[in-house]
Amino acid sequence: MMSETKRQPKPRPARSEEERREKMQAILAAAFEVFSAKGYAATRLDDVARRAGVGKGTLYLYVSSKQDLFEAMIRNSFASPFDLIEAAVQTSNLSVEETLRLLIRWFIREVLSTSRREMIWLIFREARQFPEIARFHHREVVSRGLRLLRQCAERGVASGELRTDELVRFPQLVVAPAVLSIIWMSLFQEIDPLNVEAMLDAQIDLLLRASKGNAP
Amino acid sequence: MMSETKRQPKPRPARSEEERREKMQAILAAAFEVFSAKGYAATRLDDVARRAGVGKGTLYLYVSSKQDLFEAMIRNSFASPFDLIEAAVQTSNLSVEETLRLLIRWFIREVLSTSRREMIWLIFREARQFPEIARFHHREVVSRGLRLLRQCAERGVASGELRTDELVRFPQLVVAPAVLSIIWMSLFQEIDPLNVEAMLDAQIDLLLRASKGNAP
Amino acid sequence: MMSETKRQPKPRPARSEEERREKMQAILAAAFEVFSAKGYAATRLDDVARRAGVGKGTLYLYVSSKQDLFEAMIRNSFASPFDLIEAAVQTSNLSVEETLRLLIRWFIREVLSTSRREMIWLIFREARQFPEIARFHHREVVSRGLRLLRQCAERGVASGELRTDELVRFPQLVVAPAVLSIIWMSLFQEIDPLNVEAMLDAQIDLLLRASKGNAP
Amino acid sequence: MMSETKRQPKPRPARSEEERREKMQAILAAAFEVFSAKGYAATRLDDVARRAGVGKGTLYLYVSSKQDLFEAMIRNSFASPFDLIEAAVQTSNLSVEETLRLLIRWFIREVLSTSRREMIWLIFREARQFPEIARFHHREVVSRGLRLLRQCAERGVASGELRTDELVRFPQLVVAPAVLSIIWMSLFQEIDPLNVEAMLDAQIDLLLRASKGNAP
DNA sequence: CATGAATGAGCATTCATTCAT
DNA sequence: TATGAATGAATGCTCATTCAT
Repeated sequence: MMSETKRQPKPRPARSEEERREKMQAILAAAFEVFSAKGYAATRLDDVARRAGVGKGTLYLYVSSKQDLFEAMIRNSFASPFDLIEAAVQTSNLSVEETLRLLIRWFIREVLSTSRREMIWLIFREARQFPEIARFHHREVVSRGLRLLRQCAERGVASGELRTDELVRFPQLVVAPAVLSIIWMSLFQEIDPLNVEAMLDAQIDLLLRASKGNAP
Repeated sequence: MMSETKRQPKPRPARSEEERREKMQAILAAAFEVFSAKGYAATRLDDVARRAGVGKGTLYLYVSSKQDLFEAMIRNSFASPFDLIEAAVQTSNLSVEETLRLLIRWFIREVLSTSRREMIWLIFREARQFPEIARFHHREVVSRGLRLLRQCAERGVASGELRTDELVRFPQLVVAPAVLSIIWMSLFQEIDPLNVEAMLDAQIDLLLRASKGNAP
Repeated sequence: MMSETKRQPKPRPARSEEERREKMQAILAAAFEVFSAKGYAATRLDDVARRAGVGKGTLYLYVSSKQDLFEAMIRNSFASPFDLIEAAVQTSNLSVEETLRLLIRWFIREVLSTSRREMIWLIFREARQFPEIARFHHREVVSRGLRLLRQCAERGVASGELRTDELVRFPQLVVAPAVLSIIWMSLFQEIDPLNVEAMLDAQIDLLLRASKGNAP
Repeated sequence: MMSETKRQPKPRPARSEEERREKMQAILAAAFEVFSAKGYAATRLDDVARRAGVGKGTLYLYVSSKQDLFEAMIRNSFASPFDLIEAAVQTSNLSVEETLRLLIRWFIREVLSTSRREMIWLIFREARQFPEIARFHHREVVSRGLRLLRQCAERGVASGELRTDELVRFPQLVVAPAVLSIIWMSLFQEIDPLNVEAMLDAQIDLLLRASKGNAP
């Protein structure tokens, strides 16, 4: 009658704060991989647990539900690398051109070539079902990045480096090819390879030539 | 005793080819709405059937599985509107500037303002799980659109209207803001409205000024 | 990647209202048996489904959750047999003694010897976790039964058949041995058999002798 | 450099037999509270451990399983208070009436007003799943109590105080209202308060009047 | 042809039990 | 000795798919 049967667990307790943090990171990393590959709804927590090297029940010692795992995983990423580049750009005396070329290198190195690209793509895909995450991402990433670009463009206009205000009004134009490159790499790169770096360089050439009024 | 039971008009079978096509369209339209709102994995065929006004089993008379329904729905869309603009652009004698401004109007009218925007966004989100669809979309939409733009740019270079070749090498730069606007409208428009039309106009101004070598 | 695999169901649809009712009854009967044997928490819906001869998912076409199944099962029972005896007692001109002896026969025949005994015992056991059910049972069974007995006792006092008012004040005293017999049969009958009928008869003898003031 | 770290007083091991007994009592008391509130199946050992102020693993140093905990908890109770009243009744020269009135006071004071009422109710609820416990309870409580009452009744008959033998044949009739009062207090007291003491007094009045043959 | 009741594999979540610390 | 992190079997519930009507 009793429905509680015998089990034979093989536990590996993580007592210290350090171990706990490490295990949490392992879980979040595994979650990222699976969510990223399958999307939220098609992800099975079984897979996440196995990939993190923990038991299924262990997940629930660190997060309270699948949704919580997803959100924790999202929140766990980003921010820090952004902080660095933000400070670097805002405190330096670089020209607009120097700044944009710097940002492109940073973007390619720190976003496109890393799992952050996957993360952004994951956020884009799931943001509709998780308005909370859409807001979070907009606040922490989108609007922060655009503000940075706008400030940069404003400095360029003030200094006379830029003679038109399109980039002040629509800093989105600067990031549009970067966004496209994220999508391209996630979906089409294998079918139809694109030299993203060359494309981004060409875009900067175009934008600056147009804004600065140089002859081509 | 008179039996007055009227034969209940059972949902009359749609025997004719015409009716069959209509029902298939209703199913695909319903599928689009639900898949679009929830994503593939979270969509329940129950919802699709109800929205299409048919029984759940009926779906299987038209498609063989959920995946098949999804693919049929994708294939069913697109193509036609593209045909028109493609022909218009290729056979006309419009300048590059005129062509781009025409395409922007067309994009805003025929894509951004319609369910096609949702469709593209849906394809983007699910393409990873459906490589077939990624390939189909790339072949029928992406590469077709880029070829169109490249041809246009090549004509511009040949005619001397464009003095640089960035747009020939990377026609993606032309569509990048359009792609960004699709994403923006799907995710951020409510949080942070963006005047897409003005942005796209500003981009054309920039691209042309840079490419044509005009002073700003 | 797609997690929806192939299944091989063997359905037996129940289209008519009649069949539907029958299946609902089968489910409620199976639920009664299992809940009664194991208690609410230890009952597995799997068992209920198997015993009802339906698939696990089928349960959810008839009830919305385990708790709902439990409550539906409770509500489905009782009432009707009570109606009969209630009417019989209230409209007749029986003496108190005749009424009590009638009720004992009825109780033994319709409650103690049937699954209703199990049902009452189940309700007693689970009422604590389901205050709703405790209230329902009190309203529909307990207070109804006590009211009936009190009316009977009042008539007896009015007619002079009863010379004391204990049974008017505490009709519970009449049912107490019946309640005890339900418990006894559920828990101890196998260990220590009790002749319930003789006990109930002896109780009536005692009560009436005491109330009527007859010499023993 | 002076290291001022005081050795954290780890929850000191309870080595002595005394401490061990105390901890066992704490665990059993906690178990009683939770089992009593939720029933066996719905009780989580987590709750028991927390309420007992020990770790979850510690439980298994005192009992071998959930079922064992339950049985130990049951066995731990009862017996002692019964001993007293048993001796008091058997060795005294009280009349039947005096004995019954004494027992009622004792029952109200020592059972109905204490956690023993909950314990009995818990045993009733779970006895079906634990035949062992049903047997134990019957042997230690039920049959002991009934034997006491029967002896008392036999003495009454022998002495001429009682002129009928119903209470000898069915001592259950004496305890039936007490049993009912346990159930009533557990399930209906809040919905429909019952003056248990008055009811039990009324019952004794009835029983004695009927058995002794007094006029009402 | 059309339906929707029935099915059961699949999945998120819980919890008794173990064991490294 | 005591702890509580870890485990994974178990369970409530969902939903793609089938098929009797």
